[in-house]
Amino acid sequence: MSVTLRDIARLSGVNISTVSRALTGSYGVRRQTREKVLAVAERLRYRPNRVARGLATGRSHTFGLIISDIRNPFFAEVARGVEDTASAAGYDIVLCNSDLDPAKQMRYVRSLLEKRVDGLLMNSVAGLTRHQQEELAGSGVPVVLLNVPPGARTFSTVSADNFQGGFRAGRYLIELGHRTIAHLTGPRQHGNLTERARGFLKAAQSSDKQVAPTVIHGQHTFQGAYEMTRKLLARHSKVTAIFAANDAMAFGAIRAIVEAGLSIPEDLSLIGFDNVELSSIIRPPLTTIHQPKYEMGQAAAEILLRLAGRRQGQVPEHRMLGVDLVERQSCRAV
Amino acid sequence: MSVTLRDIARLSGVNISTVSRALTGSYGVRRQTREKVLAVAERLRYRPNRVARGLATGRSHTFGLIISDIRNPFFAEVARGVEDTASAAGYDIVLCNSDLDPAKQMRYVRSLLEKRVDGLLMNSVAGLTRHQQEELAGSGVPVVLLNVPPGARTFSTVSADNFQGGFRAGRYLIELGHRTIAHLTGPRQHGNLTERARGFLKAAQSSDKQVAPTVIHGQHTFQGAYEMTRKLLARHSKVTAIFAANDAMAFGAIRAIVEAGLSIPEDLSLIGFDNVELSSIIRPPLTTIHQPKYEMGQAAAEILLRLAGRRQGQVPEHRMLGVDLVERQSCRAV
DNA sequence: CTGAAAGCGCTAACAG
DNA sequence: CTGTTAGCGCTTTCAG
Repeated sequence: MSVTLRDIARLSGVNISTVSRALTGSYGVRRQTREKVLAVAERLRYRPNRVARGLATGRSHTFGLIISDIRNPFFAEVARGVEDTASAAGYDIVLCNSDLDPAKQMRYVRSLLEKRVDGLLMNSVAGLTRHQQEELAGSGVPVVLLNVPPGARTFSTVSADNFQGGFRAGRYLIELGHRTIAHLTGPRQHGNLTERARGFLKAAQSSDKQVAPTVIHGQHTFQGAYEMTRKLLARHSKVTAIFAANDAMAFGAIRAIVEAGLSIPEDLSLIGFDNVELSSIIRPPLTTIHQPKYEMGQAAAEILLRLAGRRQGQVPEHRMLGVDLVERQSCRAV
Repeated sequence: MSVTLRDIARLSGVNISTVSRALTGSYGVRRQTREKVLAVAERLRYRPNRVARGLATGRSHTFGLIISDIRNPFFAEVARGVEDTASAAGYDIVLCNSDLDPAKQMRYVRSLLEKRVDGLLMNSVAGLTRHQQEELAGSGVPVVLLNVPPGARTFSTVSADNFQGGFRAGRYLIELGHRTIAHLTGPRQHGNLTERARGFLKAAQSSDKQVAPTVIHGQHTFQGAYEMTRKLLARHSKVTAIFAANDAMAFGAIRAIVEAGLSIPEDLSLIGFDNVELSSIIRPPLTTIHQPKYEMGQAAAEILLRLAGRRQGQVPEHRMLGVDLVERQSCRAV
């Protein structure tokens, strides 16, 4: 079928192992010999078989990326960061969408391990049983978890500083003069979001002003926030500002606010979290906490690249990236 | 390192090839033997090495997906369609972002071929030289092209019916009573968009009304359409409706229209193309031509799956998917 | 500097 | 039904 080292060896009159050395650039081949080999390889349009190489060396130069859904712009951005840096180092990434379903996650994990990937990147293992987590940990391949606060786990982690983000959002609103502030968030005990809420509350309580924060739990989606906001407005609360736990929720809030005949920021200030592309396009442009999504992908890939080198002794690495408040036009001073 | 067939063979007292047969389920193993083997495999937590299997069988059960950028929601949707159907058939997909740069595209192609992928999915080869295209074609792996109109090429293709979409958009506006209609599109000679423009023009000329279509070329982006629309409004044209070649452009048009103090659809009707998620969220909800993005990904994967089976004789397959007009609130009768 | 040889882990005839 | 025997294409000692 295709051209192999053997073919080159035969045609250039040297041994196959010499060809291998000449081609992979490892020292120990006479310049003259190397050039002859290279010429023959070129002429035959030789293409190394990386599967065979992988079997011989034990490394596939591939990472697995298991996220909930690539259609989520957050993950698309992260994925791009991962792919760019992995690719620059000669690594490929195989994409898996788990929908956060533990069964699917494990299927992908096993399948990837069978393909002998050199590293795994996942966005959550919260749904896995203790047993499954151990299986993962025991696999021997480095794993980096996304959106998981640094911990003494056996896995590496990459996350944004969610606490700090929540804190900054809260402090910003308070400095603007708001005192009655609602925070729209997801269910209790949702790692990331819980951190944001904690940060927000911390800002409220550490302020020297009298601020009254309320945390409203619900679905952390456009629809969920839409409903929470409707209810909030219906009960004529004294809230003057809303902090949405993510941009999608902020958009849901905008919808409800506009439908109620109110306007932003005149009647109500609003701040989001994530800084998705849409937040700058929407009217009014949304003030929000920027999460360095692409950079998180990069960071994760870098960790994997570093860990994929060593054979054993995986010292997990934790990286927490800073967030920025990007000020647009959805908040005003009162 | 890890458990191999050999280990199982030794511990269960049979030959390695019997183990292989028992495990891969091919007939020809006594029930009793199979069960014993399976038990040992289970006990040892055996995990097949798919790299080794790939080397032996010549198939990697992997497809390469080379798109311009996964952050583009269109491709994210397509990618999800590809991944879901490939995954269901036991295939993985490796994700590559080319930014439509021919050099990058070729690097990915070569790298994927070296990994012996069983199929390639690309969104454009327009930028490749004739020579490069031949290299691709000569590689022997099935290739399916996305967003490329069916042709007598050596590659399979999957696309939406762009001509029909343009036609439907035009006809819809005409039936609503519009006579002076502008079509905002990209540069001349842009495969997809050109088809949409052709369909639009066809609708105008095949109508029994007197309609005056104008096609405006520019950048096919939010910004590009924003500028085109500003100019259009500035010259006080008699245009009562705009057909934007894609939704992003429609959003750009909305921005310009709103800034000019006009409203949609009262002063101007607007129709887009793609039906991205945002088009239903934006105010007013955008009437647009729906492109079956997920299904295009599915279709592409199905073709690859079919072709990946055969060793030779790749009969390229072409699939053009229908589009739908989704009527929302950005157009009105005049 | 180069050749010989032994695998990497699995599949696939081909005999029994 | 099961064992034997070759590989798949490449890397990697170990000699020379």
